[in-house]
Amino acid sequence: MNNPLNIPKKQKLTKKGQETRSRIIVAAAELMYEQGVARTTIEDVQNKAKISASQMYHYFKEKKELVQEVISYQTLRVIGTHKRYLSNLDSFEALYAWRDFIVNIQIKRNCEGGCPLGSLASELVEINSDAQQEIMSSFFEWEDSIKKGLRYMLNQGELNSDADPDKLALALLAALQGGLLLTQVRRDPTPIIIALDTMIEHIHSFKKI
Amino acid sequence: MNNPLNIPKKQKLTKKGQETRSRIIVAAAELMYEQGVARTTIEDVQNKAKISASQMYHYFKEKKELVQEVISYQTLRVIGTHKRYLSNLDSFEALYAWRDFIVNIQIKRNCEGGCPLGSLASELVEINSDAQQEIMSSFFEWEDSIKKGLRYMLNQGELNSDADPDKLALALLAALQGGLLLTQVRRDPTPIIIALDTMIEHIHSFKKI
DNA sequence: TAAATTTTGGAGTGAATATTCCAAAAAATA
DNA sequence: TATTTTTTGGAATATTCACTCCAAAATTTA
Repeated sequence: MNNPLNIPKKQKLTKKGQETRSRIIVAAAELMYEQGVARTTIEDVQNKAKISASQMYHYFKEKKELVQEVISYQTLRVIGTHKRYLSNLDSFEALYAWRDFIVNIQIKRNCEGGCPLGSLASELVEINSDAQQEIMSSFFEWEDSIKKGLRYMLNQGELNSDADPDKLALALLAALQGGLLLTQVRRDPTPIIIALDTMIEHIHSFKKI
Repeated sequence: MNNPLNIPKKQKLTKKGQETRSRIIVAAAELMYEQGVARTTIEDVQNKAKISASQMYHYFKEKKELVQEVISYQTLRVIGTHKRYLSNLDSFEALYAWRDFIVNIQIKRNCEGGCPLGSLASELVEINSDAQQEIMSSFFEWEDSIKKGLRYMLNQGELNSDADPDKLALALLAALQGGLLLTQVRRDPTPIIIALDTMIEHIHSFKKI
């Protein structure tokens, strides 16, 4: 084949290739969620995804590149599921439904693991600036979807005009993250419940009428 | 020397030994705070503390043991400084002084590093059960000192009897942890400010008179 | 069908890293 | 002072782990 300019051909992935690649990302995401990025070896991922070393490095230049994909994948997963609740916040009942959703996940997994994005954040921010950038975007997106939810409640007349949905959204996300960390450390759902309930109770003080 | 029962003599440390040991812990704590536990090698610690490998393993059986000491050290440091503010919460001004203290630390360090205990927690809970236990105790102690502070405000007549200082303390600690994480990720003090201010504003709703 | 491209197997490599070991220097104790 | 104990230096070891390499199988494209 003729390629005088030596332009790096971006080789297309076949359907089979796509599947293998996805399998690797999913396996890596699970392992890194359970035991952290540093402790997850390439060999671990190989075994879990049932692939060989050559496949690993065929699809990803290096471990760091795989980590980036894991971040994207977890962002999609986490924010995707949350958006189902957040895009429809028309009442305090809906807000509590979101809370229940979060709490129930923790109970189901015996309060292990914490937040898939939060734990990646804490492990990677200081040592991987690409990861920091990506995770920062993820949290902005998350914050944004909470903002939209609260603004919607405001527009629906559920909240009075004293409420600042932007501030409340950021405070709510912080409470969520801190609550999850404490719940993970204590292996007890109480912290995430109290953290969210307290913030929602505060939002209650802006309820109309 | 006579020791027929083969009882492991707990060898006492001389003053010089104590100093070396402390130097190792402080060096390790700084490195692990900056780059995480996994990324901090024994050699890193050796270089920073200006000691040799034999010294390292003379004072600590293994890396894990050093990690435990780092957790204790950071617990002492963090909760110690916070207690100066928390044991004296006699007014909302005092509560805001505590907030300012926290925020100013973040600003000083350019929002890098997050919470010394929170980051250890996130990295270690799932992979080191000794660490999990120790960190859990640390957070209970921290929570407790916030509780005491708020109870004091209640007894001082600053808060009315509707306030539940125990719940508020846990929610406050969660907001603090989540706020610090988001501030660290975003390199921006806004999240920790909003998180704490929102919680304090909520506590304000229990203000007497 | 023939040629090119993609996917896969699996052994091999080199660097990083925790830990061990021997012996000497320094300090404490008798 | 003599002896025991503690502290230190630094080389050696052994293992883990990210990453490479060669070639074959499978698949796509011409």
